[in-house]
Amino acid sequence: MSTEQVNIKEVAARAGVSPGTVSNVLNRPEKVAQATRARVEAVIRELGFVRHASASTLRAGHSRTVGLSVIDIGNPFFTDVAAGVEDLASERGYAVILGNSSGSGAKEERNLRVFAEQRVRGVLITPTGEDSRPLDRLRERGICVVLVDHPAERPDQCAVAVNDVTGGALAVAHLLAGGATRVGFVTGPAAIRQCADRRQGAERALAEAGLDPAEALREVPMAAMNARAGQQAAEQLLAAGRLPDALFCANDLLALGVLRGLLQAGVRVPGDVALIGYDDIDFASASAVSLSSIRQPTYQLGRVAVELLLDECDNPGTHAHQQIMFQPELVVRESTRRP
Amino acid sequence: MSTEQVNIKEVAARAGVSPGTVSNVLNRPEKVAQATRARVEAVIRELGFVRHASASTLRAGHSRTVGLSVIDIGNPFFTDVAAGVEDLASERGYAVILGNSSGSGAKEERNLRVFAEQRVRGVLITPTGEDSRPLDRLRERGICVVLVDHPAERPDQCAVAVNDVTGGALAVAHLLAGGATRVGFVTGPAAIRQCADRRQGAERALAEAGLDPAEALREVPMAAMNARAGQQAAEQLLAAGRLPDALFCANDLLALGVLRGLLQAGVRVPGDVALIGYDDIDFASASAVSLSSIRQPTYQLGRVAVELLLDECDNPGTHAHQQIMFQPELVVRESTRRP
DNA sequence: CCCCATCCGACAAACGTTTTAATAGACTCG
DNA sequence: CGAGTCTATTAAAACGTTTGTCGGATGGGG
Repeated sequence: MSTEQVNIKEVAARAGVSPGTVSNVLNRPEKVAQATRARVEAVIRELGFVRHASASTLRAGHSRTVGLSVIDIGNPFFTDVAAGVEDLASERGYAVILGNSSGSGAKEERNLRVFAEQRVRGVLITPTGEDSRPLDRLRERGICVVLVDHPAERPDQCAVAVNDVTGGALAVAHLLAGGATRVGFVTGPAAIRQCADRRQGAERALAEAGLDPAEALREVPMAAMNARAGQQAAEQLLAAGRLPDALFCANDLLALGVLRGLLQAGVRVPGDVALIGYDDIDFASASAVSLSSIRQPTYQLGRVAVELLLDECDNPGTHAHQQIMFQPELVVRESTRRP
Repeated sequence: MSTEQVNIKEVAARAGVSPGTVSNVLNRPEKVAQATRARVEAVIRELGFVRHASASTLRAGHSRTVGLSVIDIGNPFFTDVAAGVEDLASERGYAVILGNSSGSGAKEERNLRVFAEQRVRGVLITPTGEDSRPLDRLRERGICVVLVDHPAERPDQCAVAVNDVTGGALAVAHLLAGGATRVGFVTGPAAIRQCADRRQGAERALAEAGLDPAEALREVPMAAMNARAGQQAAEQLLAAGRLPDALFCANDLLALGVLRGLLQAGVRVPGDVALIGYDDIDFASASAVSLSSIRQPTYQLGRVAVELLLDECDNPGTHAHQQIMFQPELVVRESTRRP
């Protein structure tokens, strides 16, 4: 392993300037004379010099990386968010360190620890909601944090989110408009804010329709929020006897699983049960019975989050914390279309 | 921003030892006496010390990060691979820097540059195939590279892949067994090796069935490999007149798009056209007509790749380069089930 | 009681960059 | 022609770790 990495000193020697000047060429090119700059740049190319990010971070005190911790990278919703994050970060010259918490507070804490060690410039996180202290500690260390798909808990922080209460209400109001009176809510862990908010929206819609949420809404909580869990939920519902008129699933993966489970059991959708999901992932429109859903601006969510984060990092003086709340949108497809 | 980061020196002072000892507690705990270690660890917790990864990397000459560059993070295939990578890397104490090349050689090169700057321990990459020189340069710098979902090009490198020729042959042999004689191949850019190999497998299957690939196989190349491109492919096929008996799509996203396009136009699947995809993503079984596909051990692919990479990094002496080739598996569902 | 072996821990020198203050020229303008 | 003002560059001091070497203490055996 003859790893003879070229460093700034060699470049400087070869170009006949001081290391400081090379650094200036790299970081504030406008500070250095045209001719010198050209010469240094030529040497950089010739020697194949690549700046040592760690040395740079160590000295400058901040890195060109951001940490991203999501709840489930297997969920297309988060994948889209991640794509938005990656795109903008990369445009701005930042690298993204990815952490998948799988909804576990412990894994989330591990991710945050890694981010802290790496001295990331900032952190984007969809919190699991289990324990907010590790996140507070991070902020105490002076690391900017932007909450993603999660409203701010305090005014001194940035957050981008989509109104999940509205979304839940949209979904259930739509089911009620289709004639449903008893609605099942297939959801994930109650600690996950998205689930709680969507439920709240569902209850609001029921109340507005003059129904008692305690009676008209039946919750089916699952440990995970993927298609497998959805299929299990369908089995539970079937085993429990009479089905609700309609099912609202806290995300599309659950809904697709539920759909599969119901169809396999010979239940007609939407004939016997209307079904609506959440997130409007790409696959929602391609499923056996195309899935009604609630659409969110996912990719945008990721981009805007990075935008806010970098603004906060770069202009700590003038930065105004923002809580951006997008509005979700109902997408009607076959799974709720009553004949 | 009162960012008073605790460093190793403060910990040392507080614990009444030298900085070197604190470092030993962190990196080779067995070298330091039980009592001292306990004392230092207590102070670390008390002061909330977090090691500065950049300083560590700078001095030690290597980091605890790996770079991962994939072709399309929006594709569940790669998401699964990424999940496997992230899981094992995180178990081993490594952070993952994610780069999405979107199939573009230029973006791939940018990713590799970032990895080089970060002095990652190693790189996992599904190459776009456009230009292999940046990758070679990386290897010349002494950075380990493991190819993911791509066979090794030379014996002195590690690679994990799934046999795409076999997969292509499996798919087309299955279509032929169902009675097809003219097969359409909806695919992505020819530079992408997966596409080329799957095509080769398709031709082999045709030849083995006594058909002339030049006549029996019609290629529909698309610029992207997502559902949108698939739908466009369907439109092209419909506009071009008589449809093939069967369609083989180079991945499931294309297949789902094609399926949607065909169904919207009133074409029956599998009645009029049989359809098979590739990757067996979760959603393949949930689509309007459940999708036959070729299954690959995706999550495993990611884990094994990290395993090989870290072995190569940690034991440069004894490490034996391996080219691991998994075998794909045919999954038959409705979309190829002829009455 | 002394010597030797063993084990801990301290010391100090890097690692490659950024950045501040200082310097040397070049130019302007009276 | 000289004082003053820029501008372009340099020198040197950090940043927080790791690591090889070395000294000192401890304990056991002769």
